[in-house]
Amino acid sequence: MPELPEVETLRKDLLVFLKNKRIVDLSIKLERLIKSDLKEFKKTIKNNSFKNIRRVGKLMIFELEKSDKTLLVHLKMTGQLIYVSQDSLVAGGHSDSSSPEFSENKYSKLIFQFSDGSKLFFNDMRTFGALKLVDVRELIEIINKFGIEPLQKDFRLKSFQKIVEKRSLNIKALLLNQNLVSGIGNIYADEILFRAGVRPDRLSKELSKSEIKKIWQSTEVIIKKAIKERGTTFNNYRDARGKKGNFVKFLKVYGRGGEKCKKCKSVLNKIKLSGRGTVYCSVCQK
DNA sequence: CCTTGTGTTCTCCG
DNA sequence: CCGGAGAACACAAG
Repeated sequence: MPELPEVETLRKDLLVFLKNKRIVDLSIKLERLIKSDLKEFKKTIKNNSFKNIRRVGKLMIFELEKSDKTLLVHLKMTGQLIYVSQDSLVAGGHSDSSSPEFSENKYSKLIFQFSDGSKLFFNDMRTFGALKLVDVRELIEIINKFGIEPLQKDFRLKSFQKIVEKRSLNIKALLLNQNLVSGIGNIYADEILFRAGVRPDRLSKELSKSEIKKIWQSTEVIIKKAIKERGTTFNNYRDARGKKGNFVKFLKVYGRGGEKCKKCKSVLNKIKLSGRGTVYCSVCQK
């Protein structure tokens, strides 16, 4: 599941690969993923190029050279953006370990072809992904809905405290709400709360100032580390080269329900919280 | 049946 | 009764 660290890793790599390359062809295998008028979409993308790639939360923002509109790409659960250079395409084989694991396959729903012979594959197994062209007004409207973002200047303790203080939902649901805090998904929510020593089912408004501070600090530490490790590949996520993220080695609780806590050796609890699988340690988290 | 990100819809409460 | 908050549902496929 691509969350902030995965999308940020992709953004940085894709910017290097794609910047100012002319898109000579666009192949759309599943029209449902395009949330704009299809004719307009094709017309706008073809012969255009990406002049910059930005990101808000888990949303990628592709700025176009020859249009006032902007391309938004959301990977949702299983979306991938895999870049393959002409050299790799000519070589053809994906047999050696350095070649992309996932390039063109039955899940390739969109294929961008560039003038230098390289290709960008939008692969999506569960097809929740979304691509949309928006004008400046709509872009601002969408961006404004996102909450404060870890690693951005507005992610200050005071702002975070204000969001957490008076809300009557559990702290995990708060962390997952993109309108309050942006970029955190199920993996990092569990990891952040483990590091902070706070149970995910604690009511937001009942947390002490020091607990709020610990969650705030842990958010920065975990997200930073995850970006440094190029994200988490639990099952589906791949980077722009088709490679896995390394943060899975550092997961303390996510996906470890029933296993022993790495800190205290007691068995980790697994519960359902706001409809999401949630793992925590009842000894280390209070 | 399970998995999850998000938009929509429903329900509750002051 | 209105509005907002929060929870529940829908979506999809392996």
